[in-house]
Amino acid sequence: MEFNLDKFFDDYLEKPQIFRNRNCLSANFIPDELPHRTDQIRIIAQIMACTLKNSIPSNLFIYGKTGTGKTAVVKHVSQKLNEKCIEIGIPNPNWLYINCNQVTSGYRVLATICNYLDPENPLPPTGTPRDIMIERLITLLESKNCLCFIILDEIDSLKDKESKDSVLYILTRINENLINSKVNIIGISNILNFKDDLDPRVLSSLCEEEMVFPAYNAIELYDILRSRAALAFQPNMCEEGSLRLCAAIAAKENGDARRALSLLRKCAEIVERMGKTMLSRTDVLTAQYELEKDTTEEFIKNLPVQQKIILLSIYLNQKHKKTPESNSGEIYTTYKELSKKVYSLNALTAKRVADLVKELDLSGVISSRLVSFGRKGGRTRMVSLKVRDSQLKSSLGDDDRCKAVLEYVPSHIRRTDINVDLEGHRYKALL
DNA sequence: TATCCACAGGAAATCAGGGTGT
DNA sequence: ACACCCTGATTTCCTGTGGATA
Repeated sequence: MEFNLDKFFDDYLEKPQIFRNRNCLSANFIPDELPHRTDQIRIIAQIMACTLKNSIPSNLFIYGKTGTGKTAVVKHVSQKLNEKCIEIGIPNPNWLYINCNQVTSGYRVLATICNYLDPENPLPPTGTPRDIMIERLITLLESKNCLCFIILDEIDSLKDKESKDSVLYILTRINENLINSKVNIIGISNILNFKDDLDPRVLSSLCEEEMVFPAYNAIELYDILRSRAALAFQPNMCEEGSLRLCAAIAAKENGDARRALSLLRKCAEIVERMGKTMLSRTDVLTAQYELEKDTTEEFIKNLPVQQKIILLSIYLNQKHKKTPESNSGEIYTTYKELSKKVYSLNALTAKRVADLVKELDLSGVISSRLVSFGRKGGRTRMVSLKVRDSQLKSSLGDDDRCKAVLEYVPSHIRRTDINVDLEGHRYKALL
């Protein structure tokens, strides 16, 4: 039977509604209430409050793992502060939010600030000498005649040490060149020991105030989910225990509220698709499975070609050696063969491949451990796959070139097979 | 106990590719 | 056309290392 789009939409409208406001479960939604963050809100408010009396607050540095509410709290306080400024009739400060995960170099951070202050004349994406840009930045800030808060989120993602040091040094010292305007830095880092590799000169001025956001526990996550569910869903849509299960799963995985919320959203989407009216514990488990599957498959599919070849090498080694682990040397040998013979690409160096293997490890597709076999085998990294064979095959199979070599036997493994065979043969002959 | 394997992993250099200004 | 600037990926060079073995 043919698919009837009209009927599909009619049915869709007939179906019981789950969502009242789907948006409330998205990662960048900032709710009015932030459960279990009252202390953090109070402390930040205390630091910022002097803005209301025209003084400049201290620079602030915030640490905490992903999904602990750092960004939400800062944005929440800044909104309220702006409202208050308008209420009492003083010029409200400029808030400039930069996510260093997207703006990854020191140059780009400075350029983004300039472009924010003067969107009419954007700076070129590259090419401007640093001193000219700093001069421009100072002139622009001075002409604005205001207090400017610069929030550097995920500051640990700035590319290299030089970027971190230079951009932070410039920004923390820029006030010395300003008369009418002032700049205030709020740094947000996912890594707790981010400070460790900063230049001491930057450190003293940047970290005037510091605070740490602890991870949420299961009970706190439950409260967060409950308050968001109340906003996002129609009343009485969640079976008792389903939210608790969501919270428990997310608590186990680092207490990440973002993760808990996306789990809940996925769950609701599944229930909606099935035309049900209740979120059950089973749906949560299905959602968790699908979420995990979706993200790894999507991740593998979007891998650059060199990383795909490396992953493929690990898979082929594991498959044909019939051992779950292979070492760096074996992986590199297979990799070289695949990239030359099969892909006709220039092979990367062993160092680069080792770095890419570590990246794959960080992303969770493979797991690896350092081992030493002493004088016989030296020190090496043992690598094994963390995704199921079938999943890997279906994700890599999307790429035609990968698909073609899924059954390929690397020649160094083939050779040892022959050797074993010959040995066995000779042994038989001797008998 | 010194040696040595097979790398690990950091730092600096290099290169290609994008840009500007003259 | 040319000098110069910035980025990001990669290479080159180097020192470091855990532990079985001579």
